Amino acid sequence: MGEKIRAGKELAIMSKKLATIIINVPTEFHEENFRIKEMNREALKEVFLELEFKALGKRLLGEEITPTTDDRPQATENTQMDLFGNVVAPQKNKGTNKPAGSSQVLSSGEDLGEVSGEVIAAEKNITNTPHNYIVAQTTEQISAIISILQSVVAISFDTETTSIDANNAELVGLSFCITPGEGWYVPCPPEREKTIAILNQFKPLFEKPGITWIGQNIKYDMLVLKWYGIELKGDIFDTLLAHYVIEPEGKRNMDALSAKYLGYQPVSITELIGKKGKTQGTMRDVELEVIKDYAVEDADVTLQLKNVFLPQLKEKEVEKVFYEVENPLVKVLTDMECEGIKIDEAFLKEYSQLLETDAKKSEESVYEQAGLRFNLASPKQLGEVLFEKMQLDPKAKKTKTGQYATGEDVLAKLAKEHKICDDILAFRELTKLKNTYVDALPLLVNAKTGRVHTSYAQAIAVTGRLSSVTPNLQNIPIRTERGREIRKAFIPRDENHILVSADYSQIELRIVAAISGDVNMVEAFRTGTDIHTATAAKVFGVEAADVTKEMRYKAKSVNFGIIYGQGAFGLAENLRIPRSEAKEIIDNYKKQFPGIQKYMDDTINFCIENGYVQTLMGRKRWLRDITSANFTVRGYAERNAINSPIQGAAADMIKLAMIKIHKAFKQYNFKSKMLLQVHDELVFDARKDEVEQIKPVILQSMKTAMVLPNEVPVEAEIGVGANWLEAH
DNA sequence: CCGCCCACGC
DNA sequence: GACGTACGTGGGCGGA
Repeated sequence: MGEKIRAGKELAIMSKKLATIIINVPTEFHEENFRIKEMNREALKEVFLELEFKALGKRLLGEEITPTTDDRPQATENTQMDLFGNVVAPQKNKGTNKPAGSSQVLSSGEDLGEVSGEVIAAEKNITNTPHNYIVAQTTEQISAIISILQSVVAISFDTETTSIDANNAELVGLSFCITPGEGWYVPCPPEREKTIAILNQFKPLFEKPGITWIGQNIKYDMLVLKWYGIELKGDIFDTLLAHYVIEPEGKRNMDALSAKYLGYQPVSITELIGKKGKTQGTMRDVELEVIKDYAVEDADVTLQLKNVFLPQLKEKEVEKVFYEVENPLVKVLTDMECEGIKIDEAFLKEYSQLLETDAKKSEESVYEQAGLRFNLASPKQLGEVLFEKMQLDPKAKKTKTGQYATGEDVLAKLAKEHKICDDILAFRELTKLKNTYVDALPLLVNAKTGRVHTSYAQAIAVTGRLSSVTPNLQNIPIRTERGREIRKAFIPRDENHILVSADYSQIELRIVAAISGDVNMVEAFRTGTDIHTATAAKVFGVEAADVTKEMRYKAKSVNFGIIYGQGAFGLAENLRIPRSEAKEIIDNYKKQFPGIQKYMDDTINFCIENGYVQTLMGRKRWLRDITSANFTVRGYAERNAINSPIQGAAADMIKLAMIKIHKAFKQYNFKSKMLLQVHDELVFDARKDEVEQIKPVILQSMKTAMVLPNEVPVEAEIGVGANWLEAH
């Protein structure tokens, strides 16, 4: 990950979570760097040839990675650790690498230690650890390492680039590692044609089937290569994703993983290019011998991490979700991110002005009613105006920092008596739309493609969902009239294409029905009745035909509350009804759907016994707080225990569908492209002449991706349109 | 620079 | 009486 340099622009827009991935620890350089630097080319070649010989010798001795027909790397890979016995000492894990079932995995405290930085001071680093990192620069040198790499079935691989944004990154170098402690660095010059010439030399290797490419967040490297016309055709093993399924809540940046699992502190990227921020330099300017150590070390660490994670995948019983879901999804996401989606910039520009005008009107109206001007965008100032100067509510609540709470729910309650609140809410909505979407999206249009390329984070959300950044295309407005308009700006690539959107219908509730087996809920889905109406009929004791809008609305709210583990208080707040009425509704619900209550009890008990909950695909979430004596802490864990298998199973299902669709599109040679995933929805840029062919493929793939227990049917709907709003 | 408040999605 | 709905990303403010 270290190669993903922060350029000033990206810095501002990257999420805080991703920012933590770039944390680095200072280190020193070993004198060996300088020894190699002094060497002339001939001497270098000698070293290189010697290494080649050793590697080949190793291969001839049969100690290398064993070829396999299974796409899962074999355990024998782990046996190659000490080819250079004196070179590569066995790794110590400082007791952090414990097997499944140890109480350690249940502890979240260890990770807090890492965040605060006082970690696990890894005692090993490049200065005290023997290594053999070699630069391969000439055509002959590159040929030689390629012939070595051609002979193995697993290669740890990393790219160095000029940007953290793969879609704008220039390749600076490639590193390869097949044995812990040694590897090669291939520098790539700034001239694109020269780099392409180098890549062309590697092309047969990259396209060779049967190789497993090991990488840490290899989607990034695959994307970079894709922009140079190179596609990895073999299998992949992403250590980031391995760790994600082994420990979904853990920190995953390479330095943290290396310290924790290898007891080794990698070379700091800040030593190379400075602290993140405006003054940060680029990898392009780092001296060859320096970048070489950093780069090969990354590939080296990645290889060693793979050797640690491989047995853990088995021990923790997360192989299925890793090999069948996360790992194969990488190529799908790479293609989607590379594709991007076109936006109508002229439309947004015009809409921005309209929003600005309307926001101004609301703002002026607020100042007039308040009798003074202030910064309406400041919740602090607003709270003081509303609750001190204007005295709108003597019982005004404060936030934990002592400010007045001025959130949507607070203002909505006051809006009946105080018109000013409506104006404030309007101002908030309009400025939100303008600042977060309408004005921000055009800034992220890629200069080369004229499209916006979101980046999907595959190892962030603890439940197994994807997240989307720069831009986040998973939270484009739809709820309000003026918000919805923004979806009109997402358009097909040209007049020969049209947008297609397919989404699962009530997928999380279907999963609740399926895994709880509640007969009434299962029955509702089997007969295909509207689930909220069916729920209302049961809860309010009427015939389905007699369910009113009001009843359905309330039932819908209850259904959502069930998924999130909501109580009477929350439901009452949500529906703005007395708590007694909310309690009555929930009691009735539990009576009518006894299987749901049982599911919740069983799930919590399972979690108490095993320390984790899991999805149908075996995706796990460890919740040590489930036995906490603290009511609040335990309650939080219990809600997560109930929600995670539901949200996680839905995430598993759509990921499987994406893999299936991606494969089918390739098989049928469709030119249409999958572009976006929004948790239960997939968006496609469809060639008009393919629309009728792809529709059944998409729907069928989504419906059959994961069979639900208890014969609960899975339904999906599909729409077509000139923009995202029309297609949805 | 970072925590907080707020608001958008599923 | 406290506590109170899962998972995310991101803009602007304001204090350090």
